[in-house]
Amino acid sequence: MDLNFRRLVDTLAAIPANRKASTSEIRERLKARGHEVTPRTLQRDLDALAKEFGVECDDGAKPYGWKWPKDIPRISLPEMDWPVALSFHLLRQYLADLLPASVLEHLAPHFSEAEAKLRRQFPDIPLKRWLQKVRVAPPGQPLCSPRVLRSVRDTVTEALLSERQLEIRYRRPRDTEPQHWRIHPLGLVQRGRVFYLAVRMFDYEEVRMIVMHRVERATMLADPVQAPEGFSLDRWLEEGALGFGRGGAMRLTAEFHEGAGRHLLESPLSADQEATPLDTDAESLRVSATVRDTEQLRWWLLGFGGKVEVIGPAVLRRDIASRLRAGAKRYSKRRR
DNA sequence: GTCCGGATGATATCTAATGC
DNA sequence: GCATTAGATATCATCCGGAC
Repeated sequence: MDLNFRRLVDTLAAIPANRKASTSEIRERLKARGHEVTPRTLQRDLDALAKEFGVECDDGAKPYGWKWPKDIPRISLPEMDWPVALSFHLLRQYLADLLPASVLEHLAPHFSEAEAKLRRQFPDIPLKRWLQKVRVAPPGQPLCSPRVLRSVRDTVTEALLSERQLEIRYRRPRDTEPQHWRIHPLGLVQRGRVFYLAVRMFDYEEVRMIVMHRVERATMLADPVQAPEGFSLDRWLEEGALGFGRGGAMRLTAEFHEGAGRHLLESPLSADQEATPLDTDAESLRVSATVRDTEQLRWWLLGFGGKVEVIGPAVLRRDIASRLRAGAKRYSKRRR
């Protein structure tokens, strides 16, 4: 390969995408790649490349700063292929909210390149039609996403990434005045449309959960996060954190009627689930499984209305029965 | 072999930042 | 405010490869 051509390609690669680099810095980078050029030659190369590829030069101050424009599609050699373009598209569509702002900024040229690739007219690429064939549907009633301030999301994700404490202004639904807390962010969890943050408040040991959209302002502090000894986000969730934390394991026994429990034969409640058809009715099923005693479990059971009867434990049976009676009582009142 | 055009390096000069 | 320094730019000579 022509050495000059090789040098020009390496010069393009040496220009950063997300910050400015001086001529001497680019020259050092080229030296590391085996190209010894004089400053003058590099200046000429950069001028030529800027005209051809739109590389930006900040000549407002010296040394001049060279960088790729923010919105220019990234040039990949070899060109980004279809599976990679599709993966970047899906990553942006479904996981962008879980990534720190700095990572998203870094990935922006890849996203642009992927979108440009997918926009191009190649009707015979079956993989391109994949986008019309896959969707992620919410399991329950679709709800609108609560608004999380962009500045809050960026600060929180950056603090999680760099493991630094945060000072936040937090407004609970019943509060008239916002709370001011210093928190140790430990993990970010998306459940449905809502983002939850696992945190230690001030210097308390207990890990609590706060809701991102109730954070009105977040400031990153210099102090490092101090996680509780041996904290694991996975274990914390397994212990029932997102089920709003009542916690302990129990043996649930319930009868599902009118086919309501049929899906449990394919998606069991637990590995030790037992399901037996009832003699009285072919559409009814008695299910027994070890589950966590959480508010989430109660919501799920109540969602079946009268199609489920909790047999045990007795305390859960009483609780569900009481809630259903209260609901029925409301319905029995005549509305004007 | 000669000519031509493009690339390169050396050098001078200009400009802006910095230190005293 | 002046001297110094670093970096950008202009100019010119040289080199090299391709065309004839």
